[in-house]
Amino acid sequence: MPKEIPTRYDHTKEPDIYARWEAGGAFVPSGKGEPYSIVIPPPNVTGDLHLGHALTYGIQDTIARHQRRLGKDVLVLPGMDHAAIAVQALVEKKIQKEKGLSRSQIGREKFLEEVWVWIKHYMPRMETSLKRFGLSADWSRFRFTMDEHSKLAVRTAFVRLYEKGLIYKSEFIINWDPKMQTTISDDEIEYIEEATSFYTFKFGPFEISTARPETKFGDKYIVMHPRDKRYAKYKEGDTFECEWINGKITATIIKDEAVDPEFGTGVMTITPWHDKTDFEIATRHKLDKIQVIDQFGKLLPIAGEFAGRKIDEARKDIAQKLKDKGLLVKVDESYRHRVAVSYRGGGKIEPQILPQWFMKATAVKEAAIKAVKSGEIKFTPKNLEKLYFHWLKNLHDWCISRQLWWGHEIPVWYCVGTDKGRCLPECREPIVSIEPPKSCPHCGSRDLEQDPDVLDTWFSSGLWPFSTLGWPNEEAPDLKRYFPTSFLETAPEIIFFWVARMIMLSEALTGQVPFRHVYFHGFVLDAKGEKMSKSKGNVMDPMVMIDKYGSDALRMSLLGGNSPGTPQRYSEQKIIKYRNFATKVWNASRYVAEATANQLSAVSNQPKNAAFESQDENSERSADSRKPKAESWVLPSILDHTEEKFFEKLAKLEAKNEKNFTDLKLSVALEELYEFFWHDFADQFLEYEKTVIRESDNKVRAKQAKSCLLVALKRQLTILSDFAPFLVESINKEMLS
RNA sequence: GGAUCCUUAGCUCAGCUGGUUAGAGCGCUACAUUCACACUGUAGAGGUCAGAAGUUCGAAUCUUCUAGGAUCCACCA
Repeated sequence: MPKEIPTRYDHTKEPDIYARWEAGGAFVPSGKGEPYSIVIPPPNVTGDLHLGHALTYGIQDTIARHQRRLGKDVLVLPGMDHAAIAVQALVEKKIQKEKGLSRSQIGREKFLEEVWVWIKHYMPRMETSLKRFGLSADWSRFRFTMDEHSKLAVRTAFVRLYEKGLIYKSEFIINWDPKMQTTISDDEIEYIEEATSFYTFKFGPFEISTARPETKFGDKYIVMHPRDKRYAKYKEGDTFECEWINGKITATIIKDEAVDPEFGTGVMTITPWHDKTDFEIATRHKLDKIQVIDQFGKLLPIAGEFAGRKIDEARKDIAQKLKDKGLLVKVDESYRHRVAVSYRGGGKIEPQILPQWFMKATAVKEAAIKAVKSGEIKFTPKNLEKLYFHWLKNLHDWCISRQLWWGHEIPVWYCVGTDKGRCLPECREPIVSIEPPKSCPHCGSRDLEQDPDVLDTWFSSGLWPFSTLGWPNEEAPDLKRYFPTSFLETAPEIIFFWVARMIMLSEALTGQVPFRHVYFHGFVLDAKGEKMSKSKGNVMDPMVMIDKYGSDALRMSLLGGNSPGTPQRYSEQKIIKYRNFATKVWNASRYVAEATANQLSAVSNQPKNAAFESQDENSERSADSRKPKAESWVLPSILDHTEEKFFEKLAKLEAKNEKNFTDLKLSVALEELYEFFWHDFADQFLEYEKTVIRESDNKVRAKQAKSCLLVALKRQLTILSDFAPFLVESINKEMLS
């Protein structure tokens, strides 16, 4: 038996294999057969990729390779996301740390240069990672959500939606982050509990409770539930004189069902400018809205002697003043107040009213519900459909503008008109246009200013499945051939941020669904079942694992235990299991290759040190002589009982595998193959044929056994190539071809 | 408060249009060892499928309830 083939699969050659594939154009769509397209979820350019990325791209690539193997015209389109707020926050942190400068100190233009430095640093690293995951993407079609084409798509989408009346500008209560000086979407907020004093004050004939006396300067409405018997004698609109923080005020009675009669005293005053519920009540009843706190979290002149002070530190003094005036009833010190904070920047949210751009939910949500209800889009697992419907039903308008610098500029201009000084009233209307207007259509002034805000990241992400394929050019060949896309793989946690919005925007702009099938993987937890996060220090770097065990081992370990929608506990042990499997496959192949080579060529007089690991031509040639001859590839027409049984079982495995791919049970498909290869093939069938080969004096019988092994191996490797492409490629190249 | 999901061997998980003795990997025990592979092989121990009730000829699988756990959404003046 020649000793030239090493007993271990050498995974360090995986990058070379990828380079060969790429150079050979293996991932460029063939253009022949039924189209099958996957536009990958673009990873945020926030840094290096994590285990969840390895999982999602592993699943996508396994599916893509399978479809390619079935003869389809497969497109895997790669890309990355500019992640407006996330990247801006990271770059701000970086320049603060490195230069001690804040964003406003450095200025918008310079800041964006810093962002591009960041992007150019991380993008190539991330591309390398995706390649090491084995992602069989066509890199010539690579897209970034901030490239020129994406910008055009975003502007076009904005203008078209505006023209359809689906985008509008309105004063609205928004989540303002005084630290980042920006609005934050509801989805980007998390709540923390804070121990705080909970005060009860006299307010005219009523008692009201609050954790935030500093917001109460403008309160002049007192609200109660319309059916609360205790307050039945008060009528909506009744007014009364009332001593309050800075003197006497006139308060008005309001009745609204938003008040919970069970909570506290059952009455409350409202602060519409700084509280969402209060804003809604005030809007319903057409009440005044008064600003008390400025954008930096400081009190305005309405606060009298407290004006200019930070809200948090003024709170106790304000409470003290109310106490001195005899208005304090009691203080509950055990109260835990829920505080909203931005999970990106970490600032405490202070709601404010600001003009913002919105996208209407109502007009598109019916189409989005129908797309899934009708089965035009399928979800795996199916139960997430319920979640999706539930969310859409309660959907409110989406605030799409952000007071950030990094992101898509809003294609809206305003006439400033200082050059001619003859602006008309109409000049105040926004000019919404795909290309920058040269002059104001009303007064002709060339002095125009673009809206300083940028768009929420998810707006451009929502266009991703079609903007990448050439939209808004309806005639783009990729758009015509590959849209709607076939398959979307993502995490269940972004079903609303992203999946639902892609469906809505796609329906609104293209009139089609963006994809046919959505597969949600389960997210990866650590061995203790906790979420992996940088702050906990329990993250596992996929690149380190690939260096240690190989890309295929990592992929199989991630796919192996992952059921859609169900969280998966993960540890290095699982990678070791599949690394061992790779070694097993390697060695079984090694035996088969050598046995079949020996049968037909009496070579093996090669020098013992023939360096098969080196790439020189000698080793290539001697390797060739060892490879099986063509006739060994055909399954013999005569089989004995054991062989017949084995091939029946193999055929069953192949059928089950195909079914599992159809049902998207990748984990089951892989585990069945693992079982079959290791135990049915290597432990039993291979051992059986080995004995036949050794003990049979009939050359024809031995040859039959060898052919059986070769055919069986080849068929299993074909299935395995979806899951372990590098391993199978190495085996094919070094032993079989 | 609303919703979704989970609970199967020591650990991680399969198994679910209900049907022979409930499976795998890791771990554990004993044995084997030049013959593809110790990142190995052979043999084995280990489970009243969270608990209770119901439907059924038959339930890990379907229904209801109970207990424990996870996640998402809303609200908390």
